[in-house]
Amino acid sequence: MPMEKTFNAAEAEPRIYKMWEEAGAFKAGANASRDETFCIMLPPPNVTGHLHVGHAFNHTIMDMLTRWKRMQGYDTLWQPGLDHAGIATQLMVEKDLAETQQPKRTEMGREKFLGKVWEWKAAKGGTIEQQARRLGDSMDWSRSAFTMSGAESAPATEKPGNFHDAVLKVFVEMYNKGLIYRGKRLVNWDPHFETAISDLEVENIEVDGHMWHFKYPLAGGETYEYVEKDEDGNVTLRETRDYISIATTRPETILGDGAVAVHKDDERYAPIVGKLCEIPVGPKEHRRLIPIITDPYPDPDFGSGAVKITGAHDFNDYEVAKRGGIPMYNLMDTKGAMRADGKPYAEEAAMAQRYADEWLIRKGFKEKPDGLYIDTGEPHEATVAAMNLVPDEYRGLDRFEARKRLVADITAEGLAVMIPAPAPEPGPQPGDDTEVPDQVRDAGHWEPFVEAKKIMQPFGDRSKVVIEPMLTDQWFVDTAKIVGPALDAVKEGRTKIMPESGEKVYYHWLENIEPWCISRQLWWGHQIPVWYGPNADENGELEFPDERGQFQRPLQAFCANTPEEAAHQAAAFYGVTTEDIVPVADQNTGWSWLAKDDGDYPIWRDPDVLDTWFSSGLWPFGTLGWPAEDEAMKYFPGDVLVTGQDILFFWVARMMMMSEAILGQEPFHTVYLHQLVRDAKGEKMSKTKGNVIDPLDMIDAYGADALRFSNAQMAALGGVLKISEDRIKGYRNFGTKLWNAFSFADHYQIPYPGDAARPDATQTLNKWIIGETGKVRETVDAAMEAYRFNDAADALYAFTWGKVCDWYLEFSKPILQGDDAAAKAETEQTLRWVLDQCLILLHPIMPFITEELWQLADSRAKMLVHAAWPTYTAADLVDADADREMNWVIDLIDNVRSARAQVHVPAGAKVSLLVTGLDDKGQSAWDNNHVLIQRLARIESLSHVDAFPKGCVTIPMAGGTFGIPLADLIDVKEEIARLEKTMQKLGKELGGLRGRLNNPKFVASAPEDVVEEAKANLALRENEEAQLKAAIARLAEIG
RNA sequence: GGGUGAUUAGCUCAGUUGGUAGAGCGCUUCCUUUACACGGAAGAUGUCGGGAGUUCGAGCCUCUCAUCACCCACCA
Repeated sequence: MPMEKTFNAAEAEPRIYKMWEEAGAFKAGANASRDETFCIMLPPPNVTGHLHVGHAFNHTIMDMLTRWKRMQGYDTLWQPGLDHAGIATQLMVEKDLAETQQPKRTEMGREKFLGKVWEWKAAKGGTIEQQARRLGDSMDWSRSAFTMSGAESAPATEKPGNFHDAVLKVFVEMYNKGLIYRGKRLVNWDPHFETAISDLEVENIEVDGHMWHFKYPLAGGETYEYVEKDEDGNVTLRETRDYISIATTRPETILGDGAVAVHKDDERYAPIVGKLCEIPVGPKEHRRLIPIITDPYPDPDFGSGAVKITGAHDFNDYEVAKRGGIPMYNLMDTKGAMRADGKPYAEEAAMAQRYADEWLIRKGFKEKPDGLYIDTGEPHEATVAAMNLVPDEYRGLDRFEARKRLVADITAEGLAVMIPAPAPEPGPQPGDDTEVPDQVRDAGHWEPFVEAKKIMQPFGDRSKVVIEPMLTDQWFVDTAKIVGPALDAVKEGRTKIMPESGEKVYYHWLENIEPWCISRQLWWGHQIPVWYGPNADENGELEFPDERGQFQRPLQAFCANTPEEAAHQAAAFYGVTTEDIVPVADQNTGWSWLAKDDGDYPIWRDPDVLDTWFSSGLWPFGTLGWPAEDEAMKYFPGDVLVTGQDILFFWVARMMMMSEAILGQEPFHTVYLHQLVRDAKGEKMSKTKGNVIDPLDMIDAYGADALRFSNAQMAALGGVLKISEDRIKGYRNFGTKLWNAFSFADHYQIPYPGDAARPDATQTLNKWIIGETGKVRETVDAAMEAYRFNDAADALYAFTWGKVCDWYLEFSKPILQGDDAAAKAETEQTLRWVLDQCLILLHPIMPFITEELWQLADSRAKMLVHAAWPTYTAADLVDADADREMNWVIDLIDNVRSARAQVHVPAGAKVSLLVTGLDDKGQSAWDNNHVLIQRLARIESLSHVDAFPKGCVTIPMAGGTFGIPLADLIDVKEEIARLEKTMQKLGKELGGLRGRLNNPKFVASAPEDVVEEAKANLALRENEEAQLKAAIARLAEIG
């Protein structure tokens, strides 16, 4: 049955994939013939995810490696799975609820909502796993893992798994070792998702902002001499001020100011350090007074040199506040609106001022009042945090709206710093038109000092809203304690990051690592395995919450793998039996239990869940059954991690830290980092730009193999990845070329698979191609081992197309059509063998078309996916004589073709060929291969002559000069021009070679083989030159 | 502000211890020759971003300048 004209990818790929999958071809250990394992962990895509070009690239690399190792007989595992992706998934389900008119998340409650998420996951999640099959990914799907498997909320219909166990066990272990702690700290808060996020999830983007300058009046109307000096100490400004000037980009935070800080060496403010100033906003009668303190943080050269300190809403201020014990007032709710809870402003402000006054007195900012004075003591930080210092008129406003109102109100009150307004749009001015006209200044055109300014603003990487620093209780991994081994693993070379530049980036981040905030105020995720209970004092008396529901003493935490265990711990702590420990749904119901005081001890679970990356960090062993005893743990540590550079910190560094901390081993020996996949112009793909390339469209149009080959080909280490449809198309054509090579064999009715063994070739032609195959196998393996996939792809392309198809198949025609049965048989066998090698070597890159061609054979012992990868070397297979001879033949054909084309000999016309001075080697090369040469160069006959006749095209070759007599057909001038052009090129080369060899220093200092090579080269070129010169001289005679 | 990478043919990019530049696409000309027009044959195209240095020799090493990209960073 004749072959189809081309490979029908659309029809064949699903069929072939199904065959592989049904045969269990990708299962862990399939085709293993040795004990060594090879394991790659797929970076788990979001359960909500769809396949994009980045995945397609990534997967191609991993699949190439896995298929390659599997064919080599390794015990391979490519471990697939999905990430539960806390924020993204929760968001998607919430959207879905809204679209389908279902109750909101908060309305249905936690348990029911989680049920919805699981339902959603079962119905719509994991699309990407189906899409990945279209790429040909050879993952062991039966092992597909999920980072939320085994969670309490998981329905029975879910595939079983124990990833949740791993997460809890790790948390508990790290908690017990003191590597995880809880604390009230300033964290990045996402007002859209209403959760804390980690530093890494924040993108700092430069936006157009403003800096406002306001006056903070000194308490009691005090004044001071404000003096500015230039560098030389000359006074440039001297005035009496009753205020201190403050610059801010975030006026709404003024409400939470706890102090104003200046540098201790800033002479301008020396007179007022230690004095109090007034917050310039809010009801006049309740303006809080805050101290002017010194701190190293303010830069005297920036702004006014004085900084307002809002400890609860700015990371710098937070540090200053911590240093100075300055109260931090929380101003916003979880949505980023000004708080509307608590008591009326008057009461709150009064209370804050009372605490503040005591603090001021304690610190010596204020005189102790006469008479009896009782210090009520430091308020608990929770009490401070609970106070709402937002004046009533701003309560409930969005932070940006509040900003506008505050600016307007402060300005209206005359507390904005004023500057002369710039000139109105220049009407015609006499003289200088850049100067602000005096009459404008004099007329009192002043305006508030607001600088338009580029500011770096933090945005949530998913929500795209402005991140608010917020003072909240969160869980942290004490990364400083576990970072050491992860650093050492790379420094000591146990894990290698490729490209190497990644290592520097890795060091820099890890060496400056911040605590990792791992709690998220979400529902979809691993709920933190910590239960709280009221703390007891020395007498075992339980503490009651205060009127605001705050506990003055830290809560008692019980960290355990199960609620039972937690209850057990609690019982031991309170000195009661576990029956007395009563789990309650939340803290609020806990209070009521407390209030009853009936001998029960309530404990309630932390409602927060863990950062998704906390669980992803356990991926290298959580997928292998850990913490259960599982045979699959033999695949740990894995081998290579292939992932995008962008998640080096998010994921790679965390896996390194967690694997080292929990198992004491690095999770892989190599990290292959790649860049973002961009469009052909190098731009990021985005829906708004409309330049998104969907890999599935590419597969539909050109087949998965073409896309994969394109991916492999652009995988230069560290390179920019630009995907281009033209390229993919080109590799589809390459597939067709390969297809047609088999069609060729089919055409000549060569038995398939025939004798698959490599023949012991006698024909030069066959020896040569066998040697070339040996070379390419070595090149491909070396490239693969070095992760230079582009080199592997290029080598195979050049071999298959440039050597096998362009030359070998052409050369084989005369033999295949000839009468020499022995030569024919040998050539048939060689051809089959070589084509088989092409399939084997190309399989990791182009699995579908190669498997299809492989199985066109009548019978195969194994599928190609399990065929044995060859180990022959160039040294084994290259026959130097055959190599030289065939290259000479190719050279001659090339030269004749070139000469013919240039003097316009019709392509179809056969010409006779002359030769002079042919040496023995040349003669035997001709004798052995004249049939091929005559056929491919369209030559009628060869005649030996002493001298070329007039009008002859000259072809200089090693070992003889060939010529094509064209008598009158030849345009002498044109031929001279052609030869001279060749001479010119040759002249350049000769110049270089002679220059080097004539330089005694070169001969003295260059390595011997380089010198030898240059000499040999020179001799060859000189010979060629002589031939050309003679030819030109001959032509000149007739010309 | 710190860091990393890039700059090579019209385009997109390779170029692994320094030995005198390559691929694909595109372009030009010819060819419907019995595997293949998703093809064959031939061809054109580069002072390797600028400058300096080291070296017998530099696309590659050093310095410097320029442009671009990305990452990190708290300047109110």
